[in-house]
Amino acid sequence: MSTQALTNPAVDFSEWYNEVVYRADLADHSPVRGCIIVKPYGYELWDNIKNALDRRFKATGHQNAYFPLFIPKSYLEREAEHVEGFSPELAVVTIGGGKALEEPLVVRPTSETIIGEAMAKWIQSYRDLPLLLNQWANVVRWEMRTRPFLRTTEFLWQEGHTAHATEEEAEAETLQMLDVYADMVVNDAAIPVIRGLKHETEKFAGALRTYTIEAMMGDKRALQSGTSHNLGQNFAKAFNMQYLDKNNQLQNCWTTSWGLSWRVIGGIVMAHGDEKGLKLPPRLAPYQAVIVPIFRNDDERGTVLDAVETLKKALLAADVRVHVDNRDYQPGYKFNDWEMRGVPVRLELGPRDVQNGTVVAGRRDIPGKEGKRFLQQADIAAQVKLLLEEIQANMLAQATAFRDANIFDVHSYDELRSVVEAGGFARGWWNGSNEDIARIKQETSATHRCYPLEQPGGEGVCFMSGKPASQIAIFARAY
RNA sequence: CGGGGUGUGGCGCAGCUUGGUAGCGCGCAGCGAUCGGGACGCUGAGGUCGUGGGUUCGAAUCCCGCCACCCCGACCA
Repeated sequence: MSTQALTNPAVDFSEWYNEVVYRADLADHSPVRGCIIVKPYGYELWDNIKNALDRRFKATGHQNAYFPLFIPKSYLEREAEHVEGFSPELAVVTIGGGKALEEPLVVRPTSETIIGEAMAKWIQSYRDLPLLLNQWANVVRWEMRTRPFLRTTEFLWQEGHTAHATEEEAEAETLQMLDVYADMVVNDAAIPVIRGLKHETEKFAGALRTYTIEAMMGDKRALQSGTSHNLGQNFAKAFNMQYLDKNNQLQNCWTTSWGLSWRVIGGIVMAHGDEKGLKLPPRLAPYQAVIVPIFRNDDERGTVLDAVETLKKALLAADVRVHVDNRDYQPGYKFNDWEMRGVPVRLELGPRDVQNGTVVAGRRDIPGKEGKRFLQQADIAAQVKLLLEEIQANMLAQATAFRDANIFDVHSYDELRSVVEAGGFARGWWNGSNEDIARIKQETSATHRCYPLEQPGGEGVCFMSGKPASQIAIFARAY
């Protein structure tokens, strides 16, 4: 519940972020280090994200399944790069039922191995391909420093796992799912993203290559918001995922995996939030509209609440997620509270509105009086739906304008330094070494975010090494 | 793991130097008033002072140990 002033994001962004997460009622602290409790309001938001993705997965031919939380330790070890990447952050169960286990069980940090093992059993023939699975699950990664939603020890996500007959199909799948992520994040979360290829030093442990969607937060840092991996035949070979082709030849499968987590909730907070708190995109908001009744006495109370009830029914009938705030607080308190919680549209209905057949609509994306206007009660559903679409579009437009204003082309290391120092994405021709990347990280704390899929074409000069370069890359400080 | 800091009602803190058995703000409950931008008044509930030991007639306060958490340096959806 909100009380008074929120830390100004311009002054202390990370403190502001924490306050918003807790005061907007998304989450609470948990007794377990690095873990959070997701409260109903936050979970509803996750549910909406989940549904937005799930229907896209189904539309692209995927099916959901569920695999065990525990993975035999030896499975992780079958793919060399994979173990190396994940072993520092594993939680391992060594005792079960009071007895030491013969083989320790890893609490899944991701499920390539145990799903790979199963897929190997299920795939015999080219007729069994492609195999397109997805799992909604919790995973555990023992991180050193955690932040609510952005990096927690346990987190919720989905992980897609697919097997294909050819490298081309696997690559097409990897890119298709990247597009699915981009579509959801851009169109539902209203956050613009840059689709890109991860540098080899940043790719998933065990993958051939990793694609990413990178978003810019309100403090101009980057947030990797979803990743899609072409795993090549690495896991297929480690788990004997083989099939007989049409010529009766035994072939290794080509696999992919792709994941998006509740980190996106953190992205929504940080990409849209402001000094009043959370600002939710209408398509994902648990409540798209909240009605605040206003009255001074029992007489007014009766007529106002009648009108409110009518309004609510009309909106529900039009599939608007609406909530009536009947709490015994003053209206002003409620206005601030719902602004903190990011509700896109606030409807205020008082005695004067009952008289006039009107209702005051305030939009979260436009602060203060400017965002308020009168609507007619008679046609409320259509008007609110229109307003929600406007808000959705406006939020994306604002976030896009902000991002584009903070991407800078750099031609030298000095330029990169000053961009990173001032805040923003540095974009430039890149053909540097891994040592160069390490040095940039060391000296500026910026990392190679990706090679954007959209390239200018042609050739340039690497801003770091001075060597000829055929690709531009983006560097930024990231979460 | 190295450095710095903090543990006192749900939250944020004061009290500790100079021991005498706990207080403030917010929140919470009841009543009243109020209600178109967080007003208010009265009454009230709620605390083994992180934990174990020691000193003392007496410890939130002094001493020793431990634990937890936070911030800063080496990993990441």
